[in-house]
Amino acid sequence: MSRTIFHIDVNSAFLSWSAVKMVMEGKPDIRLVPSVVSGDPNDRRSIITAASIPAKKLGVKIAQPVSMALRTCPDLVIVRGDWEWYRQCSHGFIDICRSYSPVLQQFSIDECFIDMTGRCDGEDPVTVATRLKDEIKGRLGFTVNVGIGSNKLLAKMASDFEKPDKVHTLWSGEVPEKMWPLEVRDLLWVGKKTAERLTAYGIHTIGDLAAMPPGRLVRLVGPKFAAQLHENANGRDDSPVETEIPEAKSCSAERTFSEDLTDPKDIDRALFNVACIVAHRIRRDRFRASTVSMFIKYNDFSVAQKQCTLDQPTDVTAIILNEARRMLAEVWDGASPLRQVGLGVSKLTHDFYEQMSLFEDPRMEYYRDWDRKYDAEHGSVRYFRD
DNA sequence: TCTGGGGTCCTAGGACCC
DNA sequence: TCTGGGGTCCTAGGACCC
Repeated sequence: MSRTIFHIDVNSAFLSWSAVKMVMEGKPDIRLVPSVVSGDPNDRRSIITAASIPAKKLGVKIAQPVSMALRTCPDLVIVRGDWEWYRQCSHGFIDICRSYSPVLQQFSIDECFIDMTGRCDGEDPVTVATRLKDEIKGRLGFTVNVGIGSNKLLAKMASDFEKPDKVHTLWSGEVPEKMWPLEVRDLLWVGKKTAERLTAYGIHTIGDLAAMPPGRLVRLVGPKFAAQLHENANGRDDSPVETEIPEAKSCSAERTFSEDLTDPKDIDRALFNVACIVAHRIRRDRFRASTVSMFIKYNDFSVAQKQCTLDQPTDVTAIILNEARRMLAEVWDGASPLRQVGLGVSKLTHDFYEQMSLFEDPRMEYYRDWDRKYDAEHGSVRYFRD
């Protein structure tokens, strides 16, 4: 049974969305000039989050340090991200997509798949996709690319063809002509490391990969990934458009310092801050966690991490923080400069069955009270997957 | 130039149990 | 005394995505 899947991808999402707001305020359209969205441009560790097409043409790259981008492009217009506005733009765009098909899977804040099988009413899917793209542009003021394919993989690959404001198809029959000539790095799930490994083995294009017997790939990338790469390079993907939003499996927060830190007091303060954030988020989402992990990044970018399993799931900041402190003491020598500290929780459950222990820490009531006050002060910050 | 923040999944090795 | 497998859980590390 052949399917018709659309993948809708907002062009330079954060930059476009900031541009829409600025245009509404009577400011110039930053999409037309070299511009970027980034963190604090005065922080030397800020990186580029989104770039306009003119900026990209000058060599500005996503995830590049701002200082580096300024060197290649001194007139770069830099704007700060506005997350609340981005959330509104995302909702607006998802709602329009959903009106074309309720079988919608949000892939990220600025991307979704819709299953259009049997929903084009005899029209050419390209006509329908063009109408969808133009409706988003007309009503919301920003452009999208729509990729059309026989499955999610092909639709996603198609939306990445020429940008912006375009509709492309990549049907199964078009794979040899449109996908096989592309570099292997362009295939979804082939990142930098895998691409290096494959090219070292003489596999340069997606076509090369498609022709490679999967057995020969196992040694390079392991059995599971080998099978998947072989299927994907041949344009096959039977994964459905998932309408259910999956439950979170982990929650983490990390802080990169503007200067590397060595003072244990500073590190502990950072650990305290991320513990408060993580614990607050899981309480907000009614989770408890059974595993706590702590990670640090040294100034040479090497990382160390440690995790532990708790006797009982918890959402108490003090318990999470104490485990993290204990693990920090085990991995950090207390003197090496650190660039980042992070904390995560996983093995999340909604299990609120209270295991009453005769040995419950008498300080627990105090901890819970502290958390309630923290939550009241910090409100319920909503995030994108809400 | 000097590299953010937040996720998911997979693999490998060791412990432990039957 | 020495020998086997299989299954599950845990930890560490690495890859990918936006």
